[in-house]
Amino acid sequence: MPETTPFDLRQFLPYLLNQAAEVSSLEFQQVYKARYGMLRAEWRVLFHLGIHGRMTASAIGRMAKMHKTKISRAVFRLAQRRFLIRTRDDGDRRVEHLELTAQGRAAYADLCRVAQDYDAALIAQLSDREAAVLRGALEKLAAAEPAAFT
Amino acid sequence: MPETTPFDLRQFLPYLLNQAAEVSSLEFQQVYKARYGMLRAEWRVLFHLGIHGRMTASAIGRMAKMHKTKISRAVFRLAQRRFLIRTRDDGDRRVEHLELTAQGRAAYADLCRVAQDYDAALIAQLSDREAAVLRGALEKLAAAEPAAFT
DNA sequence: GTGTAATAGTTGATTTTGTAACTAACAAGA
DNA sequence: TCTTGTTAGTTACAAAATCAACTATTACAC
Repeated sequence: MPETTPFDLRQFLPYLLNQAAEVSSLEFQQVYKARYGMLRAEWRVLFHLGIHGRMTASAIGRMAKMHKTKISRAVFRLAQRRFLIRTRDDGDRRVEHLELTAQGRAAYADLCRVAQDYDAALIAQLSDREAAVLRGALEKLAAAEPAAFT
Repeated sequence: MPETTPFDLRQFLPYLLNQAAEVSSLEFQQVYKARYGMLRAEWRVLFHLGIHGRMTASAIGRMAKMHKTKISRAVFRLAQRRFLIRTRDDGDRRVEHLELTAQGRAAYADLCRVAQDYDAALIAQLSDREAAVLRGALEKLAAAEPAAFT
């Protein structure tokens, strides 16, 4: 059996991803926390509604890969603070449509600007080519079904 | 003022990083949880000790960007289960050196093999060039000081 | 020395998350 | 109509993360 190079955790992809995600999330978190008292889950729900308009909790769950209890609680708090309104579907009374209020849209627009600047600051550390490859690779990894590996 | 392209959260780097990190961590978590009953924080401490040998809790904290209470509790549980031993420094009696036991090293070696396979499975979704650029970019982002952006 | 600040690490209280069980509404076949 | 199964969403309880305050020790200026 050939000598294998010893595996180095510092090259381990989940580890690198976590570190980068941690660093890049933490500072942005300050903003929406300070300005709107939002948690990460709430911010994500807000953004999804901002982007896609009216949608249901489970649709957000599928897109954001968030667990439904997380969403349920985030929606509750966002509704409580009048960032969104919930309306029952007439056809199927299990489902609830979520939509941003004017206040929600204002917060979305505000945070969107900040996010854009922050994104630019992050990207500035990379070359254009690196940034493009990075986004593409992340999209692939995020979209992938959990790989059977063992 | 020129028309700006509307910002798309799906391109937002912290968002993509989180998604990819989430997906890629979750499955691997199954392994160390099932085999050794470890939490993520414990696994990370184990790996750092496996790679670097003897080191202190605060050194791990700096490298892994983990909060010291997280580390404190992880170390406690790892010591409790005989994965590591703690020894007080003679020179500075505040600091404590952490080191894996034989059992700890065995667990490390085992999980390292699994990690390697898992890493390979993730990388298989990307081209060689993509993988290399990805790792480089993630290292830069993880190493970066929080950028002032606003 | 003495006082002040800094560092290593722990602990307790509070928040947040995750797991599992639950209600309610629909769907579809016997 | 009466199961049986599925989906949307919530809730209760347990597990974990976070924050602030704490002890113990060292460093350093005076």
